[in-house]
Amino acid sequence: MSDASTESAASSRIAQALRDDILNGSIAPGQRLRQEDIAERLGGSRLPVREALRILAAEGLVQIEPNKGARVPLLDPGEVETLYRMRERLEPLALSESMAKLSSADLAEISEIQRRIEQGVDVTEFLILDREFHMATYTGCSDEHLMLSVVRLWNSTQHYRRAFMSLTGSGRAQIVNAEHRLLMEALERRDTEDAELYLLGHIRRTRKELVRRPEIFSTGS
Amino acid sequence: MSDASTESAASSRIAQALRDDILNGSIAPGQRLRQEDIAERLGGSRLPVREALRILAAEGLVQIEPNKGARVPLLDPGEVETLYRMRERLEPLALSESMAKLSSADLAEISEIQRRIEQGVDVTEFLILDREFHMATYTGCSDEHLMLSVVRLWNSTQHYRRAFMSLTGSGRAQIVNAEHRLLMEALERRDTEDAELYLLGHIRRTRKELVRRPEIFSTGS
DNA sequence: GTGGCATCAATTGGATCCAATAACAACCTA
DNA sequence: TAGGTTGTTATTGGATCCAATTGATGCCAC
Repeated sequence: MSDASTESAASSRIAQALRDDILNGSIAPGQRLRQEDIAERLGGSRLPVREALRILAAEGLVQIEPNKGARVPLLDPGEVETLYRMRERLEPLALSESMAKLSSADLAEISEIQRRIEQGVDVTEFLILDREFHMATYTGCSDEHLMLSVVRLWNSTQHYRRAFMSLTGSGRAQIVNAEHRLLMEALERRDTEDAELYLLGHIRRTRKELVRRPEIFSTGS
Repeated sequence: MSDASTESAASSRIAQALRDDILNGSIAPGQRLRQEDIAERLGGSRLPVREALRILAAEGLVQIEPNKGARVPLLDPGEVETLYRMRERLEPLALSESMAKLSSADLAEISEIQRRIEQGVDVTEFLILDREFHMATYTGCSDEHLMLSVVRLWNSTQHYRRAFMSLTGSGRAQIVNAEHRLLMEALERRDTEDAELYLLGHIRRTRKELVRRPEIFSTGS
């Protein structure tokens, strides 16, 4: 996302700012986005704001209704399962496309991120580092379409991840760390088959935990 | 795509018109899209045109470079393989989500489309009917994210399909028809596993035929 | 007291105007 | 004559203004 070269300065800048606000929870699901407020807050007129909202709508981060404005979509119990099933199918593909090109420096970077995850256990920071960890494993994947889809899926599921983590705290940290370590070890062995399998299991287990906790969907963000 | 309720009238109307023109080849890959021309041709000012171009850019149908305008992306030998690998993973998922909800009326509709494919063999019409056939098998899939991704993949690969068909004519029609019939038969048996497998094979064979014919990428559209 | 209707404020959608950027061409200089 | 530079034109990006639609509030009739 945010391929800066494909967007004009103002639109992409505003879109990125809104994207950050939505993903880190500053703008909660269900909240209305008034064009003039955004224009005033981020600078510029309403026009680039409108274009930014269209960009975000295409990414699934906001919904636009004609003459009614844009709002952050509410959590939907039905959609989360399919979103995770899509992740289960696409992310192993991205990983396999990436693996051949992963340098040892990339592997070191991944390892460093995981080390930090195992040290600091703050929920907000975990969400950031976990995303960085997985994205780092995909750095070798040069296909724009595929990576765009993967990022879109992460964006669309970000609210669920945060709601889940807020509920469980870091209680499940041990399992996640074990899965990450297995994945890293397969990457270092350059074993594509194993790596895909561990990743699939990682996402699938998360999906099953999510659907077992319907209380997530009542907790605002 | 084109969830009309989520876009304002003018933007969505113009986006749909441009989308049709791009998908049916009226606007060829590499061609520049001047905002004022479009505004004049389709009615309206440049503003809704700009929003329409952003919508299409998010769908991957056009590329926007700041201060340089929008153009239809050129065919890229490297991207087609990954796009088809994505289709191989996502479309069987869409099919499995769809199957439980397919009515016998839906199955009759699918059968009717296939009957027409086996009669009329015009290349342009084949491209339309083939798309209708597969989309008809996904009508039971109610997940918006998943269907949006599937449609995006079909849009992004449309140029390759047309270039391939233009080269081979209807020479491969027998194979496609056989695969479609196997798929339909599995649908009627309500055998999700078999249906997914046939669909996977169908897409995978097409991918392999495409990558074996690099001459596709030199033939404009 | 309640339901329906009308009017009014708030917000978005669209058009026109102006500024900035980039492609292009002609000219000047070495 | 070739290369760089400068000026001109075409096209996109952004701001302001006006129109259209929505939703809310208050009023009136029943």
